[in-house]
Amino acid sequence: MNLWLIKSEPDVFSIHDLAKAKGKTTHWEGVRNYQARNFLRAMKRGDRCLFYHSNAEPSAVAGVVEVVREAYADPTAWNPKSDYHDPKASPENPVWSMVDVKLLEIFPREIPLEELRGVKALAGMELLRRGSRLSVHPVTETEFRAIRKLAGCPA
DNA sequence: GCCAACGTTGGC
DNA sequence: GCCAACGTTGGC
Repeated sequence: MNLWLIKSEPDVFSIHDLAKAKGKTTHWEGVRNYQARNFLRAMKRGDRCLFYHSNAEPSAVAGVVEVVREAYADPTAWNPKSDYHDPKASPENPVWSMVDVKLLEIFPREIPLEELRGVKALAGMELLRRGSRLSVHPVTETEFRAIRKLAGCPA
């Protein structure tokens, strides 16, 4: 099983929106960066992702989701009415991919970015790298465990 | 293939 | 809202 971190702006879609969604499941649509897309395509059923709230007050890791459907075409890419529309994309050439994810746990306590920066075990984490913007990226088991522990989740 | 201009992300 | 960092586009 691989571990990941995925970002969402809570004003757009938060972990609490996911909790209210049908089957607590959603399409992880709208990724429009090739490196992030390639990570989406590498995800396998059963992989787990930290759910990160970006552009938030405060920005924080909020919980964990599970991949329940592996990458397939993201139809918002060729929908001209979508915020995520990309003129390069079409049903014949989808360009962009999405996965489906299901809520596993909302942390008893969100872990703000500022706090993550102070944790030694997380010093090499992609999220904390200066200038990092990747909205989908792998995390190590050490990082994943350290964050869940900080959040007060049972091992 | 270089690189300037432009657009986006996301912390603050 | 500002702006640093980064990614993409397009002229040449």
